[in-house]
Amino acid sequence: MTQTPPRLGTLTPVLVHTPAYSQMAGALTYLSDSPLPPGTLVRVPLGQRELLGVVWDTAPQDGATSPLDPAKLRPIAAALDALPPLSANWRALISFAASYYQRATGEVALAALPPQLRDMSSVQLARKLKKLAKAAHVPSNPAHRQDTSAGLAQGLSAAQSAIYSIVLSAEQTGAISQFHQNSGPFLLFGATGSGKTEVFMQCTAELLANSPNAQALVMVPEINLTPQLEERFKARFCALYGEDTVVSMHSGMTPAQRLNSWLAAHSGAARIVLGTRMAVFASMPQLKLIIVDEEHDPSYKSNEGARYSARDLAIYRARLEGAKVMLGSATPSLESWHHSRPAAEGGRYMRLDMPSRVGSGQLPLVRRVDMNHQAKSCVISPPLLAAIAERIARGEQSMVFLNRRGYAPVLQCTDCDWKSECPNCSAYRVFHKIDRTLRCHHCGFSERVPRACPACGNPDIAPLGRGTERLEEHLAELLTGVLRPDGQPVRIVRIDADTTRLKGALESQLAQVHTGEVDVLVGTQMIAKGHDFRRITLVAAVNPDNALFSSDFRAPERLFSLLMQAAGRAGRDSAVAGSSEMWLQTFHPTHPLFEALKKHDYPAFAASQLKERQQAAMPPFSFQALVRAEARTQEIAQGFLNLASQAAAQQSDTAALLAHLTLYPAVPMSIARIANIERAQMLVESPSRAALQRFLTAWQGVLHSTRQLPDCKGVMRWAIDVDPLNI
DNA sequence: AGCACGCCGACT
DNA sequence: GTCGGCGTGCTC
Repeated sequence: MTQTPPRLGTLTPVLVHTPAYSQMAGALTYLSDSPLPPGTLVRVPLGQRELLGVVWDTAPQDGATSPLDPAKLRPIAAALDALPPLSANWRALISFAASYYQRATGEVALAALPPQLRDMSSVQLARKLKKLAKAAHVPSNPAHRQDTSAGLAQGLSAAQSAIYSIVLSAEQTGAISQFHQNSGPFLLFGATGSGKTEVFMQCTAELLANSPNAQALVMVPEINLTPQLEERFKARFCALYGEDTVVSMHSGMTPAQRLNSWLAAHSGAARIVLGTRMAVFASMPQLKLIIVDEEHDPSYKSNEGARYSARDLAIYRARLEGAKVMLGSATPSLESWHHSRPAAEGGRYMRLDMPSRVGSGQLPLVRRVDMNHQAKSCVISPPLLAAIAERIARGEQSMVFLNRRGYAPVLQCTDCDWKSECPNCSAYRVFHKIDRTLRCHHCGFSERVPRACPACGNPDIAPLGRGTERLEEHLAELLTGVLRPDGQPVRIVRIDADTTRLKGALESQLAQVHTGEVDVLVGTQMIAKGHDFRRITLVAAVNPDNALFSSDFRAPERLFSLLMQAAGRAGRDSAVAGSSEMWLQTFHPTHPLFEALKKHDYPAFAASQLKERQQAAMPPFSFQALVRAEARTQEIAQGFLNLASQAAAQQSDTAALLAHLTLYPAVPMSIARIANIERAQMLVESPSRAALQRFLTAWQGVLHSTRQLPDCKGVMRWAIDVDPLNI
């Protein structure tokens, strides 16, 4: 059949969600009638389907003729041009993240957009935008407000008072003025309770008041921490600047909410974006300030897809955007701490110190109980128990912390060798007494507890070790008869992933603690983070020793941080701070980690850790990447990695870099099998970040071709993790 | 990544 | 006789 001669449209590079290892790692080329600016969202046909794409920057043409047949190019189906294009800075961030973390640019770009956008036509989107514009014009912007609400008519003076009416400590004032006088990046090193959040809000307030369009991005590590932060920021800023000034971005939101937040940020209507690690990719055309709260928290590192560090990307993004960036922590990551050494020694971050708690609050007294001198199977030592009972009698609260949920981590036959191993994983199933199940925390496999030992029939199978469930039960026994000041029996509540599974459960349980209904709070690390308890005067870590001699070189850092944070839950109200205590039950009371903790001396701890890291040439004095492979057997998974390692020596582009790198042999991962899939990993290490980067980029191809080898047929998946946290 | 095509087991 | 398993292969 005859038709009009093919119109030659503009060649337009478009990113779609395709993986790095298909032959389409880069942008695909489409035709468009009129040239579309980079950053425009489009819908493009790919095979049988039509999907969301982003117009990308035209690659610099090298002399090599493109193998693409121009006749086969397909036209762009539609441009979602009701939306302003994504900025050059945003595109640069995506490109950097993709190349640094060894993923396809399209994968990173599309994952950074709200999921709902993927299945919206340009008409639907335009309709949505029109609706939002209409809603925005009616009430929210206070400048146009016709109503008579008190306080809003004052305009800028209200903004000014929001900045200056709050009484700040000298340390807070000092940190803020340093922040204003310098360009950063900043590391706000502030003790728990020193008022870091207030500093963040002051810096944000100043920015919003002085730059009428500027936007700020505030990140927190966990979804759990967003509601209370959102509340504080909304209370401070929404009355001044309107309801949609503050938006949130995290994976707990519905697709529609996420889209709304994203659009508000992209349009500039939202001045403040609060969110978890994903928020680092938010489109914010006027981004001028990035805050990373609790920057040491491992949750900033993604565990799936592109394994990016939102904290590290925040630093990179700030430089791109010409924005200021402030990391905050009471126990910074050793990486950030090292960066904040004096500039004369090569430090790149400016450290802002806030060592004291606000008000007359002091940090809790740290007390160690030497468990070598306690009865053999003692869980709560008598002096700790007495201290808790004393608190109850005084109407104060205690928090007992154990980083292991369930009743007991293992169930064991008293006769034979049987233990409650998971049939699908190389791990034990945890005994949950509450529903009498054995549950695998790795694959989710769950089963009723057998009546008798499945191996020998012995009816006597006993729990080994303890989790929060058992601790709660044990405490209830130990504390029977202890009465509150009102004569009521003691009330204990447990907070962990099991008790907070239902929506709103965490909030209601925390509310119980806040209203004083609860005397003793038992829980996992969930309760150690960020929550602002006012009446807790005793925090106890029942069994912190596990992490002390772990094979993971970051375990001490994590333990110190966790205990320091837990200690920070005690005595947050200065009225009770004087009597607040942190108890540690340990078999190693003189361990340097505990010595440093007793003095609340993070710098000393960090110095000793950094010295060890330097001597062992570990991060931050070296750079690492991990290649992980999954297969039906360890042989296949490890074989693939080892073959790829050998191939690296053969291939000239990779071989040239090997002098600057160490490739270790493949080893099983610490939990070698999950859901019947064997997992192996290989560590790559280099003193030079650039050399590591160049090697990984070149090695990608080698890994792909190795995977095609007949011996590697059984390899199910593999992935590179740059700057891994768990080795 | 999706989604086709394609060639072998348990059901209406 | 069909429905459906997931093994290779392709998509600008």
